[in-house]
Amino acid sequence: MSRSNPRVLSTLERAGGFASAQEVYRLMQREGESIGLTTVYRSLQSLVNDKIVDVLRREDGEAIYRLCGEAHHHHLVCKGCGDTVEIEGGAIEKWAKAMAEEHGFRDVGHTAEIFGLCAKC
Amino acid sequence: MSRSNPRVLSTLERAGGFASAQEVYRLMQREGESIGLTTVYRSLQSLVNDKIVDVLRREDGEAIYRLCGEAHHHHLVCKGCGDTVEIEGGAIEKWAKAMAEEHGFRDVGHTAEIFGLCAKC
DNA sequence: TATGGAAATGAAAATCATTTTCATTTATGT
DNA sequence: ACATAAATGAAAATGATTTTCATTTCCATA
Repeated sequence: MSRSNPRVLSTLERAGGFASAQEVYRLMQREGESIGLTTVYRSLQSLVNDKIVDVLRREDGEAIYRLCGEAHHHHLVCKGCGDTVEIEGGAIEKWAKAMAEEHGFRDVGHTAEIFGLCAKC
Repeated sequence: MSRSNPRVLSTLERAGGFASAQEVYRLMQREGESIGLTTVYRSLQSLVNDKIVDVLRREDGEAIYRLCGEAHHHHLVCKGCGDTVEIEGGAIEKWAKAMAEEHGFRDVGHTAEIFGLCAKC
């Protein structure tokens, strides 16, 4: 088992607390940090295990890592132009919590994304 | 541009209206149908374009295709054992619709999944 | 009924994210 | 200094998906 390379976490933070493994890697390269892609993946996974970040999926299937504790929000994504609006989801939080309780689940997280065509498209 | 091979749609229906491209392919093979993986992918994409099916992502990033019009439901997934409970999400439907309207989006769909540890794990 | 072009097909190669392997380097305790 | 464990990263393996391209099937029309 390996522990997370601290530079990975710091880069993820600098990236706005939201990025894919490849993006973190590219970012570190651009900034002149010497690190291997493998280490980036391993560190991110380790951060996930430690519940310091969690994982979502882009529409194209790429995994994106998000700092836990970041203001939790959801996305409204345009299928046409890809524009993304951050929206707030109090209703979802309540729903998730209620459903989890009802079925005896604990330690729950959730994802919720809305997609459609924006006004311009 | 290519049109959907009707056997693909019929197989997706038979699969319970919910399967990945690879699964549809394997299923057709098992049933003795002669078809190429490429055609399965193309047909599913074409069905997506025609809004006859839509796409979600498994936790591992694999795309799964769902017949539109299937009773729309959400999932509560255990991170430990993978057990999945189908749950209903009236609250989400309303939320999605409200958010879409507020931002001028039309033709919207959504995904929402809850994940945690089930009582057994 | 031929026939020419468009659409459909599928095998094989290409792509891309992610994981695994494995040899090397770095840390740490004794 | 030594031994052992942990961390690292290059390269290969994996697996889903897409692209390429040559071939086959359809279909409308001469």
